[in-house]
Formats: sequence, structure tokens, C-alpha cells
Amino acid sequence: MGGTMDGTKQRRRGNTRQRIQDVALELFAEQGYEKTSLREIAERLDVTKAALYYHFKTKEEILVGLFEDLTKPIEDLIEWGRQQPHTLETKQEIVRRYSQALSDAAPLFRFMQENQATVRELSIGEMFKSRMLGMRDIIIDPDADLTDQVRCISALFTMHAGMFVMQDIEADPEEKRRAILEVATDLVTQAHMGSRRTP
Amino acid sequence: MGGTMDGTKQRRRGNTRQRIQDVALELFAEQGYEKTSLREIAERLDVTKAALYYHFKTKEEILVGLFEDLTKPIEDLIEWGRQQPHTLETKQEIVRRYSQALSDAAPLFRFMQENQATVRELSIGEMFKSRMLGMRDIIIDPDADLTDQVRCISALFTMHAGMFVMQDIEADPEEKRRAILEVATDLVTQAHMGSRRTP
Amino acid sequence: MGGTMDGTKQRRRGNTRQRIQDVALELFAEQGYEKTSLREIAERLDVTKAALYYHFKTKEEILVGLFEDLTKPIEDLIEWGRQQPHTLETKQEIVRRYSQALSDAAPLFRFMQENQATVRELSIGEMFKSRMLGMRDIIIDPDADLTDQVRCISALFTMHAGMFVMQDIEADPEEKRRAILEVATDLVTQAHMGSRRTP
Amino acid sequence: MGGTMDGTKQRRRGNTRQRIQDVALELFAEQGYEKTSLREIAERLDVTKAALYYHFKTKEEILVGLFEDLTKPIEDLIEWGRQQPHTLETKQEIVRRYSQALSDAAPLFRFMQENQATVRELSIGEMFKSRMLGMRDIIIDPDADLTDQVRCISALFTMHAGMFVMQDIEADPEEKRRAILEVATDLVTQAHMGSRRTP
DNA sequence: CATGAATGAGCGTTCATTCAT
DNA sequence: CATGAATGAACGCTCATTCAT
Repeated sequence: MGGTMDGTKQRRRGNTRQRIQDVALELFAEQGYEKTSLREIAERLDVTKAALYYHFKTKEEILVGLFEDLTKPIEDLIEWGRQQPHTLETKQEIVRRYSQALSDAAPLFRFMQENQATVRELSIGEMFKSRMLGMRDIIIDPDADLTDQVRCISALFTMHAGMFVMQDIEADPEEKRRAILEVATDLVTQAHMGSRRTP
Repeated sequence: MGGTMDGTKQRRRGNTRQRIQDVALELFAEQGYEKTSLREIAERLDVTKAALYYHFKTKEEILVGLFEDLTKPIEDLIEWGRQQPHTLETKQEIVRRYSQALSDAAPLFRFMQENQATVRELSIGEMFKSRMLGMRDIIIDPDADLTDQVRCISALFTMHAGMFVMQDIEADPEEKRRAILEVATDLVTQAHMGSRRTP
Repeated sequence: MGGTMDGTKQRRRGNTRQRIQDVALELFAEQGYEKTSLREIAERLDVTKAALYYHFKTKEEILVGLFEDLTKPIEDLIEWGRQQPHTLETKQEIVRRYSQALSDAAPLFRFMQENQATVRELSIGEMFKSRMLGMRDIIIDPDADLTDQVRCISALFTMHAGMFVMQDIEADPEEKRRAILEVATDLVTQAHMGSRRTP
Repeated sequence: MGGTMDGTKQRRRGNTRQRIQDVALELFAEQGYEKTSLREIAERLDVTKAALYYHFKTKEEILVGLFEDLTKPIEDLIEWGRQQPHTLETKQEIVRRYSQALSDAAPLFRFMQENQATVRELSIGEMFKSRMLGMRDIIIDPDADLTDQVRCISALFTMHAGMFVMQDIEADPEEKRRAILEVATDLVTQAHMGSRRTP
């Protein structure tokens, strides 16, 4: 997080792998996976295409690496969620933390959001899907009615898409995030109450 | 054109244009725009690639044609919405009709949803965006607070994504659509009440 | 065989497929399959690489096409041989015809001879093997002793390799071919007598 | 094993050079020279590609090293043959020893046999050719007629190719080798008699 | 209406090789 | 002895597009 005293730890060499990932994510998020060529990534780093292949076996692996690194917190969150009681408070806490996690890895999630067709055919498609199902299971009550299930899914979705869809709305990002979080929390809360409503 | 009594729109012969669009939409929705090649489309129709160019100037034009044809009802809906008073009933009716329109052109919207990165760079990107802003304007009160704006956007989004995200949930499609519609209507209603809440 | 009056039947266009095969065979025979690139073939024909792909789906298919076209006579010979009685005369006739067939498609067989490692991994590897086994079956007596089997195989092999191995020997090609044929016939004859020798 | 008294040929450490050659030969024989990459060789030895370059200047040098080491006995045989009288007994002895030498370095000769196109462009191409001409000179009578020359070449060829072509024939390897040797000896004997036949 | 033939640009990938450490 | 990092050249292949017929 940048809190160490030695800010120049990574000088010129040895950080190439990291730099590839950074540039790749930037371009993937900006232009999509298919329209981003390895030539483009290499040029921006001022190395040859072949250099990329020293660090990653395929184009897809660059993406897999990014995905694994950046979604670790969400994996952890799911793990944590599974071990908590399914109370309203837990669910609200999960939503709060999820919102934060998405925000921390915003470019990746923008990418996932905007390249679903592509992602579906890649190995991260499966990984992503299983994470989503994990999230779903810890905020949806198994015996909730269909409408309440939709509310929960809508909550997740609102968080996923919210930031990118609202890019052209005035107001500062952090405020927007809080508004989105509020709506998502509302939806989950309503869904939770709904399940308790019917005796 | 558009709703006229002219029954000759697609004659016996010369329906190739239509067939191209049908196959293209099917493949675009299934595999994405970039991963669908004109060769593939041509092969499925058992014509040559060159034949496609007789009917459409570019690959993109196939998509533009599809988009224009299939989103006409939504354009009409927006037009209609603009001329109504901004009452709760109007908004609810708009949501209801929108849900139906999305359902009628499901493959196209699945495509739009899953190929956003691609669509953004295409001419339909702008068209789509302007339609979305149109929808937004007729269901969002200009002076609503941020949270209520999010609710409205979330409502639209829930409808867009709902069907595809819920593909692996049991329950029949029409039932799901109604549940989605209910949540969307709820959100819009809450947003509407919110605006009136503060005097 | 070329006896029509119109010698200019194939003018400039429309014979590209044939020209590709001709050039490819020439280069494959000269440099080997792997060391011959599609770029090289294309350049020699003054077309682009992509043009090759209009006529053949893959590099391998160019070779398959050549093989199928040029080994047809041998396939026919095997077919014929199967229906003959397994007399000495038949075997000698087969050897005679085989020698001629090899000579007619000399560049291809030089290629097969010199690129066995490559051919083995290609689809024509199997085809070639099955043709060879076919030949073997019609000149080897199933109950011949091992030495006589070797003689037959050696006869086939001598014909295959003979021409290329003897390239640096003086004497005119047709004379060489006859000498090779004589040795091969001898071997098959000895093998045939051998089988009759033991009662 | 060469029979020399020097037991330090391969010490405990520092046998990497040897191991590279072993693995390389195995792969070259199995897949061909071009299709075997240095990466593959290095991976199998669990060293880096760069390590190979410590021991050999180029890929080709690995092959040259193998060739020189493994064909030494044949060089010696030719040397010996040159100093003998050109009697039938000498020729038969040469064939016998040659058969043994081929058998001892079978993988290399399988490689040479199956990668002729490649070998021709490499420096060992020339070396091999000169060895072959050497062999030829000591078993062919310079004034033999063409047919008898073919017989001698066929004899050599039968030994070269025999083992690999007969891989799918039942019977144990040593027995096969003896049968091949018998046919080769026969051919050389016939050729020898032939030269004496004409007064 | 449609095809046959071709193009130019680009792609992801692999290879033998180099060299500072 | 050996590695880590990189390069330049090439490869097989695919794509959207063009145009004379």
C-alpha cells in the first residue's frame, strides 16, 4: 500500500512482470481484450513481444494472473461470509466490504463487466462465475421467494455496474459509491425482511 | 416504413438480407462480435463472404441494421414517455413497457450487455448511450437526490442484466421476468416517493 | 494424356491451385517441409500468403493434395495386385509397374524419403504407411521366412531410395532405373523361390 | 563402450555435456531435428536454455558432437577396409562389422535416415556423405557393372533402413538383424561374383 | 444477385541466440 | 557453471475488405 520507507525499491529491472500486468490491465479495460494486441502492450513498455512470452505463457495467462491477484480479497470475503451467521448485519457487512473490494480493483471489474462475451470463453470465466455464485449463496436465503432473490442479485449487479454506468453523472466518485452502497444495502435488507415476513 | 400495411417487406426471394441479420445476431449473441467472423456467417448461410458485401457495406453495418430494427420500439417508448406527465403511474408504465421491449429483443440486448467494450467503439455505442440517457430522463426526476438516481439506474440495469444473469436459476422465464419487473418497479417507485419526501 | 489440340487451355488465371502445388512440391523436395515457409511459396508465385489460404486450408493440406494426386496410380496398382494370383510373374509385373510409378512421381517420393520424421506426424504419414503395407502384402508370401521377407522389403526400398542415392553416379537416369529394377526384381524372385524351396 | 582403459570419461559432476547429448539424441530421433527445440531439451534436463549454450555454441553443434562421437567406429572401419585386399571375405567382414556399428548407434542412424532433408543442409550432411562414399569404395569394385553397383548400394541401404522399416514385424530384433545382414551379405556376394563373371 | 480470387494488415506464438550477472 | 531477461526474425494463420466477372 506504499507505506514502506523505501519508495525506490523497484528500480528499473526485475519489475517487468508487474509492469506488463499494469499496462495490460489498463489496455484491456480501455479497449477490451480482443482489441488489445500483444504488440500494443509490448510497445507501450518498450520491449518486444517476445519479452512478454518470457513472463507469461500466453495472452490469456496475463489476464489470469491479473484476475487471481486482484480478486483475492473477494475470495477471502466469501470465505469469511460462509463462516458467519446469516443475519441481516452480516449481509450488510458483506455488501459494505464487497463494495470496497470492487472499488479497489475497479479497472478489472470494469473489464469483466464490459467483456463478458470474451470472458465467458476464457478460463477466468469459470472462476468468475464460481465467485459470483459464492457471493450469491451468502446473501441470498435459500428459501427466499423469487422477487427477493432478484433483489439480492440486483444489489450485487448494481455495485458491479454502478460505477461505470454513472461515469457521466456529476458528483464526486466517493459520494457516488456511497449512494450505490446505500441502494444495494436497501435491496439486501428488503430481501432479508421479505424472507422473515412469511411465517 | 414502420408499422405500415405493406406486407411485401420480406418477399419470397430476396430475403437474404434478413437471413444474414438473423444468423449474425445469433452468432454475435453467442460468441461476441469480434469472435464472429464474416466467414462464419457466410458459411452458415451457405453463401460466399462476398455476398454479404452485396447487402451490407461493412461488418459493422450488419450490426447497425440489427440495432436500428430491433430498438425501434424503445425509441418509440421514449418518444411517448417524453410527452407524458412525470407521474408515478407514467413511470411504472414505462418500466412495464421497457421490460417487454427488452424481452422482445432479448438476443440483441444480451449482445449489448456482454460486448460493451466492443460496442463502445462502434457507431451503435453512441446510439445506445443516447437511448439510455433518454430512458433515464423520463424516469429520473432532475432534482432527485443521488441515491434515488441510483435506484432508477439500478432499475433499468436490473432489467437489462436480469435475464442473463439468472439463466442458471430454476423457475420459468416468464415468472422470472415478472419478478424482475416487480423489483424494477419497486425501485422506481421508491425513487419517486423519495423525491416527494423532501418538501 | 495431353493429346488434346488446345495446348493453351490454361492461360493465366484459374490455375493458381495447380501452380501452388507445383511450386510447393519443388520446394518441399528441395529443402524439406519445415524449412519451406508459406511466405517462400507465395513469393515465388508472386501472390500473397493469404492467397494460398484461399486454395488450401492449411500448409499440411497442400501436401495432402499433392500426395493424393500423385499416389493415385500406386493405389490403383495395389488394387490390381490384390486381384491377381500371387505368381512370380505377377510379382515381377508389380515391381515393374511400381518402379514406373515411383519414377513418374519422383519429386514426391524424394520428399517422402527425406522427410520421414516430419511425414510421420502428418496425416499423410498414415496414408503412406498403409500404402506401403498394401504393397508388402502383395509381394510378400505370408509364410515366407524372415530372410525372404527382408528381401522383398529391400526390393521396395531399393526402388524408393535408389534414384536419390545414386544421383552422383555417372550413367544416364533411365539406365540407372533399369539397373535398380533389375536388382529389385532379382530380390523378389529370390524371395519367391525361397518360399517354394522348403516343402 | 569403446573398450578403452580410460575410466574418467564421464565423471560425477560435469557430465552435463553428456546428458545434453543423450537427451538431444533421444528427442531428435523421436521427433526430428527441426521439431525439437532447445527449450524442450533444456526442460527435460531441468536446466535453462542458456545452460546449453555454455556447452555448445549452437544447436547444430550438439548434433555435430553426437555424430562425431557415434560414427567414430565407422570411420575406423573404413580406414581398416581401405588397407585390406578387396577380396570377397574382406567385403563380407566389412558388411558384418558395419551392421554391428549401425546397431550400436541405432538412434543416430534412425535420425539420419528420417531427417535427410534437414541433414543435407547441416555440416554433418557432408560428413555423412563422405563416409557413405568411403563405404561404397571399399565394397564396390570400380569396374563392376551398374547392376552390381546397385546391389552394393542396396546392401548398405538395406542395413540402414531395415531396422526401422521392420519395426512392425513380429520376430525379435536380433533375429531381424541377422536376416537383414544375410540379405546384405548376399547382395554384396552376388555383386562380387558378378564382377568376376565377365571375362 | 452473387461468386471466385485475391489482398494487406495484423495476430498470437515460437525459435535460436545473446549477454550481463 | 549457470541463470534471468530479453531480442529479432520468422512462422502459420485469420480477418475484413475489394473487385472483375
